[in-house]
Amino acid sequence: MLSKKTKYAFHALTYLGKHRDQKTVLIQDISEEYGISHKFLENILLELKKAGILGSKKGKGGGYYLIKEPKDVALSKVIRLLDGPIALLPCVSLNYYEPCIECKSEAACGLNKVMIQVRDEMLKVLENKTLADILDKE
Amino acid sequence: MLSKKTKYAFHALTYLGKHRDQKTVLIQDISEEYGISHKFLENILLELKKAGILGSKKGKGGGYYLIKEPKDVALSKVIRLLDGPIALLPCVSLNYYEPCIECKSEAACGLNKVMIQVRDEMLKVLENKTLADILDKE
DNA sequence: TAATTACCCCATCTTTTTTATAGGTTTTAT
DNA sequence: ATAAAACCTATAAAAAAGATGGGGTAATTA
Repeated sequence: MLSKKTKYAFHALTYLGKHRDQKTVLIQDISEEYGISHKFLENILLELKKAGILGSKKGKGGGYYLIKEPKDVALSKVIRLLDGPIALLPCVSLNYYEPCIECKSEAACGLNKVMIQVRDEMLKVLENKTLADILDKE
Repeated sequence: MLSKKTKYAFHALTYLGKHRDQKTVLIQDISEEYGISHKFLENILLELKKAGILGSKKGKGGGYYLIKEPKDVALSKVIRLLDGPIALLPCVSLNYYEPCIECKSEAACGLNKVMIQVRDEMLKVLENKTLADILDKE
């Protein structure tokens, strides 16, 4: 399951996507809209900024804004950023690979093979669906 | 990611599948093979038994054995049993549904729609692949 | 200059989940 | 009768997630 952090990130991105007409959006506006702690959300937005998805402006009239087109923000990117691996096993993760400790040989592991398939099916959706798809349906 | 519990369950099932020629297999044999704590594994095997996947026999000469054909043990069943929901959000879980607290309307939630797709793609694999597929590749 | 707002680093605290252990009970073969 | 092995329940320990709070600094607008 996705962590709250990731879910909050999606909420924030959706909110920012909906308010692209205004220059900036305050952290507080988003945190109030969804009942998320201001401080908790601050960290999430900061991570999204560092990842190049959001921009920000300090001072009065400042706030956050989408720096990318919604269609260019793949859901997989957001999940990996906040939650880490999408795969169900570390040994089949593309971005966070780690061998399974108790596994003698990956090549001879039947579970490994199936989980690669699951990963690929998940990625078919998560790599191709974007923030734009979410906004479309709201 | 799958919990260790689930991963251990798959290891145990694989082991039992490989040793179907013998009447029973000791917990200890499996725990030693994969370096899993005996007691921890005990609970896992018990759950698999209660779910009707394994059978057991007490006393000397006792142990566990597969009660189902490997081809009849869907991977989804094992995951749900030990780990709970397969879906990435509670609001799209078929077996463990819960509404999202901060969500005003599920019908108007764009994330919900996409996560239904992800769930269905995952299930396409996990419902159709079975222990037999794992055993094939080992 | 004053007010606003993001940025940053930290520390801590609670809650939940996961992982692991302990100790005793029941069944069964020999 | 004894030993072997599963069965059962409870609890502890560890890790992760979620949340809060302080104390600022830096940039920007008015």
